[in-house]
Amino acid sequence: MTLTRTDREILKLMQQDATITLGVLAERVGLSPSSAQRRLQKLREERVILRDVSIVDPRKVGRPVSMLVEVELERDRPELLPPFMRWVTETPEVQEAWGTSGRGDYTLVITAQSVEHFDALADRMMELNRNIRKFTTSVVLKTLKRGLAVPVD
Amino acid sequence: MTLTRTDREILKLMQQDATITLGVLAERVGLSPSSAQRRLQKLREERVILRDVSIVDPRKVGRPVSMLVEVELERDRPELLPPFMRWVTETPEVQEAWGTSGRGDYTLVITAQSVEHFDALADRMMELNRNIRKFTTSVVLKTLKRGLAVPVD
DNA sequence: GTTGAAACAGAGACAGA
DNA sequence: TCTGTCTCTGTTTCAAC
Repeated sequence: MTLTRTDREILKLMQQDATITLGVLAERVGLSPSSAQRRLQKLREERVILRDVSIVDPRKVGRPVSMLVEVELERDRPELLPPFMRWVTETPEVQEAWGTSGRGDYTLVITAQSVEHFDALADRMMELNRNIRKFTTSVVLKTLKRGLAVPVD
Repeated sequence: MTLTRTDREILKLMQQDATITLGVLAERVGLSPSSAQRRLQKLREERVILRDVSIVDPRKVGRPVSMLVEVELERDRPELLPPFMRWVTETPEVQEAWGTSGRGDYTLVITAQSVEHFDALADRMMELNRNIRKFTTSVVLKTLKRGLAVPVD
């Protein structure tokens, strides 16, 4: 799908605030409301917009602790990789996970109620995934920025 | 603000799909539509829900490259810390940033059009922030999971 | 918690550039 | 094909009860 300048403006606005009305959105990008709506629909159909979600403040729901975890897996046990990926996907405390080059094989962002809860989660992780050679955790002291917004220029 | 079981159910659903109608939301949590609406409004007023956003697929807008960057700052130049934080906040390619204990002082998630674009961004980062002692970058090979959803149980 | 009125969203049909 | 207008139904929003 080829994105027009207008599509990109729509994406920019919707990444800032998805509760914006079609009328306001249309006005800001110089379209009629129905055209803006059709563009939006197309962007969703084509999976440029994957979904719309509410962003919840972790501190307000009892999860003030974040951890960054670098996991190093045993490379000679490839049959244990899919279970590890499934564990990552299915564990809601794992907010984000990337497989990377460099030191650690995988980096996880984890949200927890406390360091004790995190510790229990890390224990479960080690038990359920016997291919974890080691992992290093960094405690998040300050969250400077959090978001999934992508520049669209 | 004290969260009821119903509030938590609302948060769970809204984190999955914020385009859900009030009628459906109300039905799922066992409320009338107008009550569900007032709950939602309260959750937004109290900043439990920070905002609602569209999630855009980076690959569909020409940003297939992600990097994790660990930055180590000179500790004896505290006057350069606020400018660094401002740079992080104002640079849209930096999607997320945490100040951490452990090896690196700061960890950044960066989205880029290509490794060359990332390289140029890293150069600008070094030029604009003379307190960066060193940084290590990990190329993201696989994105297993991406999201900001918080478990609310 | 319910009702009701006005604004808004979503989807379809239609005509014009 | 993309845009704007029109139209209809269902939804949201907010005030009043």
